[in-house]
Amino acid sequence: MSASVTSRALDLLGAFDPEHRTLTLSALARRSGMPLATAHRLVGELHRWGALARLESGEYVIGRRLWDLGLLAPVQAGLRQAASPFLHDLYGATLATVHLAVRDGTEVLYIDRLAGHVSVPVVSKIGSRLPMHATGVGKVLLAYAPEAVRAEVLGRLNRVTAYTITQPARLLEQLRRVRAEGFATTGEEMSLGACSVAVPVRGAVGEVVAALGLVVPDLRRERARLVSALQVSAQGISRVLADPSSAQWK
Amino acid sequence: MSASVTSRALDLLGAFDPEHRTLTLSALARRSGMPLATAHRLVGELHRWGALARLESGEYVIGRRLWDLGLLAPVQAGLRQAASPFLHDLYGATLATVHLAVRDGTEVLYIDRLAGHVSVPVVSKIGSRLPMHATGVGKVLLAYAPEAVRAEVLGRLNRVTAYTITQPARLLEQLRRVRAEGFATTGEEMSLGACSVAVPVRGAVGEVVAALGLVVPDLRRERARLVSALQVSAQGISRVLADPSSAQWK
DNA sequence: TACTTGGCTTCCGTTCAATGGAAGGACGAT
DNA sequence: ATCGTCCTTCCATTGAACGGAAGCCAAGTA
Repeated sequence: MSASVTSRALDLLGAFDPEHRTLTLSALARRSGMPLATAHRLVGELHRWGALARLESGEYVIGRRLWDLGLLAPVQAGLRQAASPFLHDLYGATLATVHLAVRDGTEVLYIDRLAGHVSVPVVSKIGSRLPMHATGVGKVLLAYAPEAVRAEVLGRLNRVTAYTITQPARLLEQLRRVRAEGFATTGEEMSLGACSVAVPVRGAVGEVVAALGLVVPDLRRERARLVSALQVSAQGISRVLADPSSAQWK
Repeated sequence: MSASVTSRALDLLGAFDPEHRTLTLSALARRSGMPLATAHRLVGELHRWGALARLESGEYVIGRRLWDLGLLAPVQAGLRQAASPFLHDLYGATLATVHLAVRDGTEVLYIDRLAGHVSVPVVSKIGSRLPMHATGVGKVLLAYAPEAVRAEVLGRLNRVTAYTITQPARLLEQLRRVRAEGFATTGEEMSLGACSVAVPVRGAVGEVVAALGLVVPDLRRERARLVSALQVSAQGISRVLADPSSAQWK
């Protein structure tokens, strides 16, 4: 068997991931399972085009041209743009790490993030995917997800920390409360020392399109204030989503 | 002549640009100059891999997988990360649109941007390139650019608005002042109704690695305050760049 | 100095996958 | 009913991708 030329080139690109942002030619060949000579030629083409760049060390990295292209992807472009000012407001009001996330299959995809100087240990990065059952935004998205998705997630509740919820019944109960109260919380379920609150963001017809969350070291004191700040922002975003022109006059 | 398969696939991707974020199959074929049948097959592969996505309308757009990849590009990743909190601070302190930009050849490349609710007409977007002589960040970067770059830019001072500086001598004089005073300003030179201030961001050994700028409707009143806010932030970023560990304890 | 190891680059004859013209289908407008 | 536009599939031809082999360079080792 021998895949098509194009898919081979793409496989080379696919060899890059957050843990491998720089790769040598031989590593690329190895990771994508093709002879060195072949990889050499393909990488050469990718490099010439600007999809890959080469460091002084000789290692390859994703090039600026792919960065440009990536920015054109409609990964909730409208949502990100509408939400951007509200994220800043939230940060200003809380000085906590702010997250905007959507559901991607059975995981949470972080599409924007805003962290301050003093940040809690947070795993998320823009573009990263985390499990739904261990994050605040994840619980919100799960609470409003189609039944099939919920079933699948409940089937595999992997333990992340000692506090991660791994019993389907307990999670279901929490999801019910999320729908009733309009917000979700976590307490060190994803990483120790980090708690979170999150609320749903609704689209033009009331459907949940995203989740907005805050990560703080401790939740006990300020929960009410944080939830209310979140809800104000989420409503603001919804309003802009429903009527983009209203974004101008605040 | 007939280019290599890989480069054809890349040409298809290259058909997307900020003005053409969605394209039909035939448009793709047309824009990249290849027979429809060929485009069809290649697009199919790109789509299967996730480089392209298809809207309900049948049009193609850059896919989420390329978005992921693009985020891995080391486009000043360190710089963006170091600067992020300071950009938020600046926004909080000024409520103006905040820009972080680097020089890309003879143009300004905006690598981060932060806009508020009430925004001035601003052309920039993350990933967009603008002329150096008509923007605040551009003037700063130009003032500290190698002589060869400056010469080339001065050779082509295209008019953008009625206020754009098109006389080399006047621009040179301004650049001298930028170096002397440590900041640059513009007044409706890129778009009417928008003025800007910008300062250099220095790296570990004092070299200028980026520019930090603000866009506001009017400069007269607040210039001093804005410049000082910018300089504080720029120094903060420099400190983090020189010693990344210091980012933690503010 | 000689030898080894690991990565990078170039060459080139074979072969197999990419090519693209043609034909057909779906949709909408006139 | 006819045209225009776009999408999809087919398949015989052919020229471009393939990858083994050989050579290069630099760093480490004896």
